[in-house]
Amino acid sequence: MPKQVDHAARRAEIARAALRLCARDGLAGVSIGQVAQEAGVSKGLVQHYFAGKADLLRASAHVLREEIARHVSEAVRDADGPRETLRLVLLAIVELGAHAPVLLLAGHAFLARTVADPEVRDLYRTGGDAVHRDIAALVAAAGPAPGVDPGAEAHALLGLARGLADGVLVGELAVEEAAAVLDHHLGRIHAEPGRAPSPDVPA
Amino acid sequence: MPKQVDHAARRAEIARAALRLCARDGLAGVSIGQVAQEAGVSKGLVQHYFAGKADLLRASAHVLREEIARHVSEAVRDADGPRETLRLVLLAIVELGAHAPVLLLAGHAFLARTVADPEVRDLYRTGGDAVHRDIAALVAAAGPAPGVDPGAEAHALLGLARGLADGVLVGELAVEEAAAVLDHHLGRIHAEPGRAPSPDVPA
DNA sequence: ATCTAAACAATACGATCGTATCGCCAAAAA
DNA sequence: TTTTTGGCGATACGATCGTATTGTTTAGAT
Repeated sequence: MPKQVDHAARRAEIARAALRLCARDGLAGVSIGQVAQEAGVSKGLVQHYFAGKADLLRASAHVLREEIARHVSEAVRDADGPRETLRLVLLAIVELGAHAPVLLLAGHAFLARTVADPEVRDLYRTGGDAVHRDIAALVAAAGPAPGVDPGAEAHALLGLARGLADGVLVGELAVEEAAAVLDHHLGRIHAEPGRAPSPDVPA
Repeated sequence: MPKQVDHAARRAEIARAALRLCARDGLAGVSIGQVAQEAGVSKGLVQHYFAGKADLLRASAHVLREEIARHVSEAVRDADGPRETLRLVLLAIVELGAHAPVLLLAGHAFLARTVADPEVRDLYRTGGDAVHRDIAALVAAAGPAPGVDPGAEAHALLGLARGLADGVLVGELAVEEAAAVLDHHLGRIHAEPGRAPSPDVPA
């Protein structure tokens, strides 16, 4: 066999270049030639690693998903309780607007394809629903105040985080202000401000 | 003088076709030929009404702004008090995800250009800040509960509405669920649930 | 009725698009 | 050392891109 290269790593590298482009100009802005130039490789090489533009976009969508998941995972690595975990997850989403706008914008680009492409929609819905379940579980585990429905509250928190991320991205507010808004909201849904009441329901 | 046509109306009509395309494929997906086909006119006509692609996109951005403003204005037309006005404004934003996904997605597409294009950024920031001020004023006029900062709460409400709109668009939740989440949150920031306390500060 | 200028269609141009195909090179198997 | 084969670059193709330049129609002023 001839020389061997880490196939998956090269694909991911090229896909990341594609994400950078689609964050700028949308999915239609991802052209093979531009991706090759952005990744610093030849046009033929992109063809060698991807069967076509559709394959490139599909791979890019999965890489995007992994990058965001990694970003969030790293943020909650040192969290000890459900309350802090919940806070760090939401904060990580908000911080995408400041520290990783490419991921946020590329996500928006793929969101557009959601309305027509069932595959992208499934990817989006599956990921979104999983995040929603996790957040709802964290809300329940964090000891919610009476009258708080974890499912509905998870929708509110997730929506709030996503909306704040956009606000941070355009510079409407700073990350610190967004964090304060987030903390203020979290403070309202938790039982007592300083204590973790509900001993059951793990994160 | 030869035959006269409503220049602005034709431009707006073509721009709306462009918005439909850029909601699907992003700003790079807006080509003169495709716009002509989408609008049902000849390619030369698009050239006649727009100096170039940049002019088309600029006009489309302004039309988008007007469309959203019109959507919101119609929603609050029959509102009587600041509380109902505030609720209808936020609900109108959320409903974009269900009733006018094109406006929402096209907005996301232009949001991407915000990071590089100062003109688009100014347009976005100006509009966003105006909405924020209006919402903050509505919060203040609606009689906020003690400890509620209208400015911060406006950021929270606007972020929540935008995030929920995305959630509704992808089908994570229905408009009714989003409306319930919104009402639940509004109920928390208002003083007494049924009364409009603060008599000053107009909307 | 004629003229004029705007509305509109059609074509042409080079550049870039996506895809297919070819050829070279290097490294591992023989 | 020879052979093999995947990594990789280069080129070619028709289609479409944005733009420029034409030409044709038509309504209103003269």
